[in-house]
Amino acid sequence: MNIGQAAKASGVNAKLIRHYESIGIIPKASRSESGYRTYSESDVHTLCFVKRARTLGFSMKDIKKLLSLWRNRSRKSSDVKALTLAHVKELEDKIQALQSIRNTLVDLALHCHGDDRPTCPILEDFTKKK
Amino acid sequence: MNIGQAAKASGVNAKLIRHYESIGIIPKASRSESGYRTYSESDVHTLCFVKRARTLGFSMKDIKKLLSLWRNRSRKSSDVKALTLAHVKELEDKIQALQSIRNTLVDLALHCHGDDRPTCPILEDFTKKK
DNA sequence: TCTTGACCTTCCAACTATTGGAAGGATTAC
DNA sequence: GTAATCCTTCCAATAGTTGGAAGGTCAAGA
Repeated sequence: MNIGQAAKASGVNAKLIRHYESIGIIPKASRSESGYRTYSESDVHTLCFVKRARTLGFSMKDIKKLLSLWRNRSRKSSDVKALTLAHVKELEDKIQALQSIRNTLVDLALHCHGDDRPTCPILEDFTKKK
Repeated sequence: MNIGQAAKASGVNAKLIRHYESIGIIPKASRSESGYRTYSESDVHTLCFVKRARTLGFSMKDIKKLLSLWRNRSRKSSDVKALTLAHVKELEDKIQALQSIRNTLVDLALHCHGDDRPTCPILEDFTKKK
C-alpha cells in the first residue's frame, strides 16, 4: 500500500504520515524498489490510533506513550487511565480558563451600547492598568 | 524610559515588546543616541492594552483591529462589540469542543479498571476505525 | 513508444505567540 | 578601570499541520 492509500484508509494526510515518521511517532516505513513508502494494514491501524488520540486532544508526546502502552502486552491499564485522567484535568483547566474569559467578555459586551457612538466599556476595560 | 522599564511598567516582556514592534502591533519606538528604544507613558498604556486583550484571548490580528478602533475617536462602539461577540462565539465553540472531548474521556476512563491488568477500554476505543 | 496525469520523493517555509540564546555594544556602579 | 547589567540584532525552538517547489516513478491512452 502506498502512502496515499494509507492516508485514505486511515484518514491521516499523507504529508502528516511522513511527518509522524520523521518525529518517531510511527516507525520508518519500508520502501519499495523505487523508494516509495509501503504500508500494511497494521500500519494503517496504528495511524487510526494516532488520529483518534489526536481527535481526543492528546499531545504527540502523550500519544507516543499511549502507543508504547498499546504495543506493550504487559501494560497496566492503570497507566493508561492515569495518562487519560491527567489529560482530562488539563482539559478541565482549559475549559475553566476559557469560560472565565468568556464570562468577562460577555459581561463587558452587555454594557456596550453597540451603536454609532465611540464610547465603549470594552475598550475602557482594556486600558485599565494591570 | 528604556525597554526594560517599559516592560516592568506594562507587564509585557521586553522581548515581546520588540516582537510586537517588529510585527507592527505597536509603532516603532523612538531611539536614544546610542540606539536604545525609548518609551513614553502613552506607549506603556498601549502595551497594557495589548496585554489585557491577550489575556482575554484575542488574537494579534484582532488586537491590531482593536488598537485601531481604540485610537480612532470616531469609531462606532458597535464595531468593538461585534469583534468581541465574534470572539465570544469562538470561545464558546472551543469550550463546547473541549467539553465534548472531556466527556468522552471521562466516560472511557470510567470503564477502565485502572489496575495491573492490560485490558483497557480506552486503548480499545483508540483502535476503533474511523 | 511517447506522453500525460497522478502519484511519490525530499527539503524548505509558513502559520500563532512566545521564549531562548549568542555575540556584541552601552550604561551604571563600585 | 572593570564588572555587572542593560541594550542591540539575528537565529532558533516550541506544537502540529499545511503548503509549495523541484524532481523521480508509475499506469493508462494514442
